[in-house]
Amino acid sequence: MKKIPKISEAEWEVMKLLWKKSPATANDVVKTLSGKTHWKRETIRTLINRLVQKKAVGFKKKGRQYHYFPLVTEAECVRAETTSFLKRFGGGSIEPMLAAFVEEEKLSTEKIAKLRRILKKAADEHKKKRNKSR
Amino acid sequence: MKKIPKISEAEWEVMKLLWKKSPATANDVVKTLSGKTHWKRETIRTLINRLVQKKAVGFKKKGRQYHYFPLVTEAECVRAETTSFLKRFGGGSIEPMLAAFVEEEKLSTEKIAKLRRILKKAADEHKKKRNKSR
DNA sequence: TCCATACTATTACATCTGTAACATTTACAA
DNA sequence: TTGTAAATGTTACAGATGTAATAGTATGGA
Repeated sequence: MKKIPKISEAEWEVMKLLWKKSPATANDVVKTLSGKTHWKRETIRTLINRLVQKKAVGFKKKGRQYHYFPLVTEAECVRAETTSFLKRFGGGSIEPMLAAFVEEEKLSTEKIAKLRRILKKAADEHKKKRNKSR
Repeated sequence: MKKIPKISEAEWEVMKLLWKKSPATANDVVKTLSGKTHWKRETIRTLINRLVQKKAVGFKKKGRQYHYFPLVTEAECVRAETTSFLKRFGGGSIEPMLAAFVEEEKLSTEKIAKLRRILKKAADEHKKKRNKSR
């Protein structure tokens, strides 16, 4: 499993952008984030630079500008964060977590369907294992 | 919704202990954590003290010793962390997350059943809403 | 009573984070 | 060509975190 650098709260905002659209110049990022946050352009540039140092973000020099792009995928990060979440709270956490998700109504009908499918598959596998060991 | 103080990675270890068994004296905590980590007793005491400052942990003086206990429940913390997780990755995150959970095999058969129930309920609610708006 | 022990309290210090100011270089317009 | 704006680079600084050392205090045994 690839090692994901530790990304801080503020830095996630930058990553989110780059996942959505990359490569992006520093200015692209500044422009977009200036809308959503109160960060000064220099602040945002610091975040980008730190991400580069951490090797979470790469860049290509294009003339005088830098074009940034993510070096880690969103899925990898979700995975890493999930693992750390699990370590913190143990398996017992997922239930209240899912409940929170549901309550926040972030779940579309299709997403719910997909999740149910994942769980159904897991349940089937459990059953299979039980049968085998019998 | 109650405001959960920001608890750091290392501090979670202390919280986990206290959730499992509290009240506990500083020494209880030190003893247990010394097994799992390489932290010196003073390090662990610092963590406890910080948690007290943050009001994540309370204590009662019992003679010369302090008995510590959590002031926030595990469920509250899971909830708060989930929300922050959601903010970071958006609703799209839950699918790979659940997949990770399943893969790590942290899910018992009963847990899966419970999760499926939660989702089924959510799905039914969606359906109801759709019908109403028709 | 007085010291060793066990606890608690104070202080330290390097990194990481959030938040930015100040400085330098480059490129284009006048 | 030279000043100015835009881009990049360097430095700053306070608060949080990881990790602990040292100092003070209370308490029970010699």
